[in-house]
Order: sequence, then C-alpha cells, then structure tokens
Amino acid sequence: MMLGELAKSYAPAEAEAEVRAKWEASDAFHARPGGDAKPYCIVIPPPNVTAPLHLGHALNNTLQDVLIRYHRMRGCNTLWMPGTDHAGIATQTVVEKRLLQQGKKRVDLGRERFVATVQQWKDQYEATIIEQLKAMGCSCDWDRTRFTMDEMCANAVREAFFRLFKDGLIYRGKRLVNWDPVTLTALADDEVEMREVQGHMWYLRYPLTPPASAGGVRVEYITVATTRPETMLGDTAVAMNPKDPRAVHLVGKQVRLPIVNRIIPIIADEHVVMPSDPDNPMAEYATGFLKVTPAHDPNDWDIGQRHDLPVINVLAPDATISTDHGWDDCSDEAQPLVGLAREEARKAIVQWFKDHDLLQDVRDYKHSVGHSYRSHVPIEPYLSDQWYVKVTDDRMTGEALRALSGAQYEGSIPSREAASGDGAGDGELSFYPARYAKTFQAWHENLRDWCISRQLWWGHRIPVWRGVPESFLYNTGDAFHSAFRAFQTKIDTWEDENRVKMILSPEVEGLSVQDQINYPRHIGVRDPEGEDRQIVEYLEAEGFTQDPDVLDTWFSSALWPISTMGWPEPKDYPETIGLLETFNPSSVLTTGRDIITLWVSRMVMFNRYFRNGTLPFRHVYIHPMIQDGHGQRMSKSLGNGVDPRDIIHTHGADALRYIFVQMATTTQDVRLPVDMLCPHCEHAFRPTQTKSPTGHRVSVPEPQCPNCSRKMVSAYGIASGLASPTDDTPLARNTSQKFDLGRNFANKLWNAARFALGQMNGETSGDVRLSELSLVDRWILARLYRIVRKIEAALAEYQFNVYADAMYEFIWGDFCDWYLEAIKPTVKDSSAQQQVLRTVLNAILRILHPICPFVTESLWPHVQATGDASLEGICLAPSEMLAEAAWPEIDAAVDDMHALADFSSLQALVESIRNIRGAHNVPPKKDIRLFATPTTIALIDRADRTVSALAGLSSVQTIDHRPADALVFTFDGEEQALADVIEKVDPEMERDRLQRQITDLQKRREGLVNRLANPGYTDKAPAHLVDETRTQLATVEADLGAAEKAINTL
RNA sequence: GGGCCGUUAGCUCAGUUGGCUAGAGCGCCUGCUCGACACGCAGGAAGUCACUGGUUCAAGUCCAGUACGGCCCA
Repeated sequence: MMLGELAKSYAPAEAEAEVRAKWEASDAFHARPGGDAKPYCIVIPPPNVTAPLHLGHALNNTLQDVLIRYHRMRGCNTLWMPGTDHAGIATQTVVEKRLLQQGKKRVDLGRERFVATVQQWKDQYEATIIEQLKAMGCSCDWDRTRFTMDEMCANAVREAFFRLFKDGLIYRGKRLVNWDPVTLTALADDEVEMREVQGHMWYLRYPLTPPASAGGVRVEYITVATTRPETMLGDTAVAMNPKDPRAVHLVGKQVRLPIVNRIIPIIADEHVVMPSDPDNPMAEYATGFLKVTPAHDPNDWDIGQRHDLPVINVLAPDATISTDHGWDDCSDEAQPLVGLAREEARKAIVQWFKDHDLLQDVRDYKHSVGHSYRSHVPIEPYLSDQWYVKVTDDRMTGEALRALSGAQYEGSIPSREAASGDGAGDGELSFYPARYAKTFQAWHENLRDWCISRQLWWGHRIPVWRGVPESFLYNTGDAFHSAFRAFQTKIDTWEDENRVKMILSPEVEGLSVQDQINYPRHIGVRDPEGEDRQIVEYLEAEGFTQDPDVLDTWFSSALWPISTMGWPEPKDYPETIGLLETFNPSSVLTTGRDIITLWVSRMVMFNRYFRNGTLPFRHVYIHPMIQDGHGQRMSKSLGNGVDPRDIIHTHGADALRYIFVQMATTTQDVRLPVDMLCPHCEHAFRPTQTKSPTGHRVSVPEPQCPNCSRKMVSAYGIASGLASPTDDTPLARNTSQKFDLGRNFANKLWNAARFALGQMNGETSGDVRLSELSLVDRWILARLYRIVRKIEAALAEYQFNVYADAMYEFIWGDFCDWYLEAIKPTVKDSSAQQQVLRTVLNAILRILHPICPFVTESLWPHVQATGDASLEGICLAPSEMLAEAAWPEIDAAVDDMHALADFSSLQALVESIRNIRGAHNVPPKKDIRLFATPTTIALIDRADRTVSALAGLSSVQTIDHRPADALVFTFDGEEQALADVIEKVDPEMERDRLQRQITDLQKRREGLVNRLANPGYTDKAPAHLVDETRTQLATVEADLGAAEKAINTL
C-alpha cells in the first residue's frame, strides 16, 4: 500500500479490495492446534446452499467475526471454521422447481443425474456464499472450509449412524409420520408449522346395525364430529367415553360405515370428549362419538393401538384416495372416490352424506393445522416405516439437560441413568441472553423420538442394507440350513468385529427362525464406502439393496462441530490432527432462536454421546432476528430479504457491520426499513407498498423511481411471478438509510485520522510521562482507558450494542469533537502531545478493528508509519497487519479522575458559552471576550488554551473588568460575562433569556427542596445520594442567585 | 391453552442489580463552506416512558393485571 495523502473521504470499495488482498496473502486466519495460547473457536452455523445469504446471516456472521477478531487480538489461538450445509429438502425443492420450469421432472433424470444437477447448484451457491462472507470481512480459516456432504463430513455421518444403530439408539418404526404430500417425504415434528385455519366441523351420521335401544329409546344412528370427513373411508371403530351414560347401551354395538359399508364396532376409550364436560373447550363441538381412523390421525393411532384395531390406509403418498396402500374393502359406492385429491374427496363425501340425509350439521370451526415448512401444504399424518433416533433415551435428552448450567436450569436436573460419559461437560452450557435456556430445557422435557429418514435424493444415503438373503429363498432342506448358517456366520463375525449390525423388521420380532426368512432384515454397515466395501458387495450379491432414503439434514448438522475437525479419525485427514483436542468444545455458537430446537439440541446430544460428555460449545449466543420495516420476517417469497452485497455496494462493509453490532441488543426482533435503489439513476427511495395474497406488506411488483420516473422490478415482483426483469425494467437493488450512520462513522474516523496524521512531524518520544501531560491529554487517555474496559466487559456478556455505542461515543464525541478541537492550537509544537495523539489514534484503530476491519486496516500502515505509539502505562506493540495486532493493554494509572472531573467542568463552561453564541447566531469565526470569576479562570488556566479554542474566545479577563454591555450568564453558581457577542444588546431579549433560565432553575430547586424535605428520603436513602442532592441544591441556588442578580442589573 | 419478546421524541432504537433535569442517530428548525470531515460543525425544538393498580423515601426500571403487535411450543 502506498503511503501518501489520504483521500478527502473514505472510499470503501477500493479500500476493501486492497485490504482483502492483504489478508488473503497472509495466513493470519489459519489456526494451528496446540500451543500455549488459550483456544478460542467458533464453528460457523453452515448456511444452506439453497440461496445467497441475506441480512439475517450477515448479522450473525458479523457478530461471529467481531468475537473472532477480538479474541485473536487478545492473543487467543483462534479458529473460525467455515462451511456450508447441503440443506436436503430445501435444496432439492429449489432445484426441482428449476427443472420443472424446463418441463423436466426429477424422475426423468434418474437419481444419479439429478444429484449431479443439485451438485452444480451447490457449487454455484457455495461460491456465492463464500464470496459474500469474504466481502463482509469474515476472518474465517478458509483453508478448512467444509461442506456437510464432503468426504470428511460424510464419513462422520456414516460412523455416527452406525454407532447409534449398534447401540440401539436408531430403530425402524412403523407409525404415523408428518407426511408432506407435495415433496413426498416425511418431516420431523419441528419441520411442521402450525397455522390457524378457518375450517368446519362436520357432523356425520353412522347407522347402527342393527338399531339399538338406549333407555327405552330406539337409536337408529350415532353422530360423529370431524374436521376431516375424507378420512372416514379408513374408520375402523367409533369410540365413546366409558363415563358417558349412553355407553352402557351402545358400547359393543356396531355401526355400518356409510359409503364403504364396513361394519365397525363401538368401543369405549377415555380419550373421547363428552359433550357435557365443562372443563374441556372442545366439549362445545363434541357429540360424544369419535370416529377412529388409526391410519390418518395420531390420536386415533393411539386408540387403535390400545384396542387392537385394524389400520386401513386410504391415501396414496400424494394424498389422493387410493386402494393400493392398505385398503382392500373398497365398495362399489366408494369406487368413484378413488384417485381424487384429498380436498376433492372431502367435497364428494360431504355431498354424499347430504344426499343421503346423513349430514346432520356443519359448523364453522377454527383450528390449528400442521403445514409443511417447505411446501406449505397441510401435512398428512401418514403411516409408514421410517428410521428414528431414540432421543428420548437418557443418553440423549438426559445428557442435553445435564449440560445446562445449574444457574439457568429451572427445577432439579435429572440424574444420570446409564453410565454414559463421565459427566465431563455437565453444567457447562450457558445461553446468552439467559432466557433462552428455558426454550432449550422445555424442548428436551417434551421430546419425542426424531424421525431421521427422508424420502429424498439429495443428502446422506442411509448406510443400511435391506433384504431377505437369496441363498435362503432358493434352497430347501440341508442346503437351506447350510446357506442360513453361512450367512449367519458371516454376519455374526462382522458383528463381532463391529463392522455391521443386523436388525429384523420390528413387526417380526419374536418369530421363529423358519418364519423369519420371509421377512426383511436391516443391516447397518459401518464404513460402506471404505473398509467395508466387500461386505456391501456380499450383501448386494445376496440381493440386499441399500435403503433408498437419505438422512434428515440436521443429522449431519448435528455432527458439524466434530465432523469438520476430522472425527472420528483425524489421522485419515492429517490437516485435522489435534483440532478436536484443542477446539472441541468450541467457545460459542452464535445463532437465531429458531435453531435452538432444530440444531443446538442435537449438537449437544451428539457431541456428548460421541465424545465422552464433551460439549460442542460452552456458550450459545442468540442474536435478534431482523425484520423489515413493517415488523415482518424477511423472506424470499416476500422479496423483502436483502443481499448484504447490496448494502456493501451503497454503504461499504464497515457500515454494514457497524450497524449490525449496534442492532445486536438483547431484544428478540429488530426492524430494518428497506429502501430501493433505482438501477437507472441510483436514487434511493421507499417503493410504493401493496398487500400480498398472504396479507403481508410488500413492494409493488414494478415500482417507479420518484427521481427519474423510470420503472424497475422489485424482488417481490420476481418472487410472486408478477413481474420479470428486462433491460428496460431491471431488478432493483435494495438499500437502507439505516446504514447511513455506519457509513458516516467510517468516514469520520478516516478524516480524523487524516487530520491527526498531518499534525505529527514524525518524531516519537517514547518516554512520555503521564505527569508531564496537559489536562486534555490526560483526559483523553483516561477516557480511552474507560472505553477499553467498557468494551471488554460488554463483549464478555455478548452486549454487542454497548460495544458499538461506546466506540461512537469515544471516537466521534470524545476524540473528534473535543480532543482534536482542543489540541489544534498546541499540537504542532508539542512532541508530548503528538505522542498522545499518536497513541490514542493507534489504540482507536485497534479497538475499532473487530467492528470495522476495513477502514482501520487501511489506515493502519499510515498510523504505523508515524512511529512507535506507546507511552507510560500504555503498551501498543507494533504489528505489520492490524488484524494480527494486539489488543491495547492500559494500566489503571492512566485512569486520571481529576482530569476527568476538570475536563467535564470545562465542557460545561464551553457549552454555556456556545449556547449564548448559538442563541445570538454569532458566526464561528467571530472571537468574543470572556469575563470570568477567579475560580473559573483557574480552571481555564489548567487547560492551557483549550477553552479559547473550543469556545472561540479572544481573551479571558476577570469579571470586574466586564464592560457595561456584556451578556451575563451563570456557570458554577457564579456570574460570568461575555462581550462582543453582538453589536447592540437588546435588553428585552436578554430579560427573556434569563427569565426562562430562572424559571427552569426554580423548578429544579423546588424538586430538590421537596426531596430533602421528605424525612423518608433523608432517613432511608444512601448517605452519598442525600449529600449529592444537597450539593445539587446549593449549585442550583447559586446559579439562581447569579441569574437573578443579572436580570436585575440589566 | 403454555412460554417468550416488544410497546420510550415524527422514525429506528439505547436506557443490565430501582437513585436523571429520560438519551442517541435520522428527520425537523436556526446559524455556519473557519484547511480533517457538508458522509460535516455549533446551537435548538420535540417524550403523561401503552394502560390500570401495587411495592418503595424513590418506578421507564420491580410485582399483579389489561390492551395491542410479534415469535415459539402444544
């Protein structure tokens, strides 16, 4: 970098490119495990390769970089592990959508070609994401960049799966899953979004066969209430509460299921809501009779299990009515329904009941319906075989709960059931802000087993082979027995060697060996891609096939803190040797609150399980969520998400980062009003808003620029399909005025540095003693000391906004507004003052660097070139690059209380004078004369020429010399005066000004007098506060006296 | 239904163990192009701290409740 004149304003684009090149040429961000330095590590929450990063990610990663840079400067052995996530269902969905636009379907391509297509997508977006992170200045260890499906991570996934499988923590279960009929896959519980839906409660009559009599009354039919009439095709019972008085007459009787003509029993079950139950809000809608459809409702499934009811599935995976998935008593009457979509079937069935006078009633009914978080259609409870992780096991959920710090745990921590781990990480997990520990705890206390199989192609293929050995099937007698023994022996040997684990399908447990041969078995293989290749070959030769499903994305995410570090066998990836020992547990996970259940939980469970109780991280910091200007979540479909590169384009990366740090308060949401940048004339404006079909406030699809009147396309226009960009109407970039403050701040620092550099003549004096310094110098150093302490305390508690605000206050307020202005008359002639200036500027660059790395790094060589920047009590070792420089170490002796007190009096005096100048519109260059009391003159003298420079004074004389036309003001309880403020004093105006001041002081005096007159206050309040109040009263009274005297002499 | 967050100046937000004359930035008004910075400087106006009670010498801050907005879990 050429050292020379700095440009008049900071130009982020040039500076950022230069600084990035410098960082990349160094290996400053590359971590080496081991060593004596304290490790500090953050594992990046890997962004999905589905789409480019938006401001939410940018906020998260900025905060991580702040922590990383800060700890690196503090001398920690620092690792920030970067990477991306394959995001199975999300990525597959976007690629399928893209294909569909070309008229192609995934099945047309076949699995291999489809996966290759997704791979291309991944490569493209991975590159984009890395570029975005680099543009933001993230100081990741780029050499270690990982991807959840790369070889290292895939290896960890297979190993983890096998160990859990072997230990009985993964099992195959046939049960109702959350089925997404559009993406055709099962979903985990937390991938289902509950939405309030205005629906109906239908009341259907089922004829009793034969009719019964209850209490002497003939009963022809019973009435069931349902929100989902189409499921009646799969009813296998009607249930009623045994406490229901009608139950004695009806339980055990039968009804004929309309349309289907299936005869089903009336059974008794406690679960059924009685219409008379005053404690149950559902009672209002209940009839006392519940249709039971075990295949299509989770509660009915449980009832079916209790009563051993048949399970009749009447739906195909795409949620059309079907007889191919377990329904074999379809009547002629029901036949026309087959093939209908569930919504169509509902209409047809309701119509049928109406036509046959069996529809008793329809009522409006508002209820929650689960929707797929991906395709947004209602999920279908669907019966299927899936793989589950037994997270309800104490080795999983118990370990997660025991990880939580005692201070954040509500109630008593569950004691350890099994000897899993040695409790190494017990109680070491803390949340910031602490309230999120509650979310974590509640989740684990109400956990259900985790469905991990997904009917997708993009993801980690489940390392299980399924089948019935062919050698069994085509043999009889002795040949069968020897084939069976041969197979069993091989499997047994491999099981003993820990290479495979075999389970039978759960429905055949307990059958004899002879009977079992017809049932499929599942064989988990430890390392099918490597060491156990020949086992796979054997199994496949025997007719076994690999499970076609892939694992839930969160399964691989859960391993991220260890898979990226070479687990289970770092020797296989030499660059990872030592990482786990040094950097697991990592220091902190920084993420959004929606991730606590999806990811934090699973990382804690897996890390502890696989690494002897070790935690994945000790702290979890939950950052606020960015919403748009209307308080709506930023989302792609609303087009209100913003690419951080848009902001970097208009404001620079440091501005983006500064504002994010300032926005990171402990609240849960922050708003960020988004503007549009006209692609024709670069004018920023707030586009016209409209309502989306979902009721959200969005930009109109084709906004018009208020400046140049030309049109463009908004992100919502594209997302909604209502507009598409052309050469004449291009897609508009976003921007936001919110970042102006950050841009201005970076420019302010730039100019302050530019000025300061011009004041230093190159001679350093390293042996400057504090006692020799002027008041203003001692003051700025004391302020520096306090600001550094404040930042350190704030970051230890993840109070990022305190850090940003403190930097603003110090750099703009203390350093620019006061210090630089104050030293203007003296600095050129004082090498000691230059040394203070050099030191403070140097320290400023260091302490601001974690937030604004670009502007500080670009100024760094210039500041370094002025020489060594230390003085008594402050050590600032030189460093080639600021990114590697040390955090300032400042001795407590620098904290000069007297200087702080004196300077704040001085500021008050300057402000009083400026106030009068302002009130009379005195031009800044016009010098005025001050006539002050001896005490005030002493204060002014202690500060050398400072006050004159700050207040624009030509002279300071004692008050008794004041001319008759001087303007009087009060300071420090005494009368002071200013002359030459205006040509001719207007007594009326002066009287007004003083009278306003007097009224204000009287009000204050009254408040203080009342407070002191209250015996409760003087008796109970701390003595120092009462003293302070007395002093305040004395000052107010003195000021009041002076002001009254002034008004009288006018 | 349970849990959490928010409601402070026109706007976006600070205000962490109760002790202020309630702050900042933007916007607004007045005056400044004086060699760091107009992405700037100086000054100013602007708030019943959502509402109702309570605790306390003292409440924006603590407690109880209400209203509105948002999020999470059933």
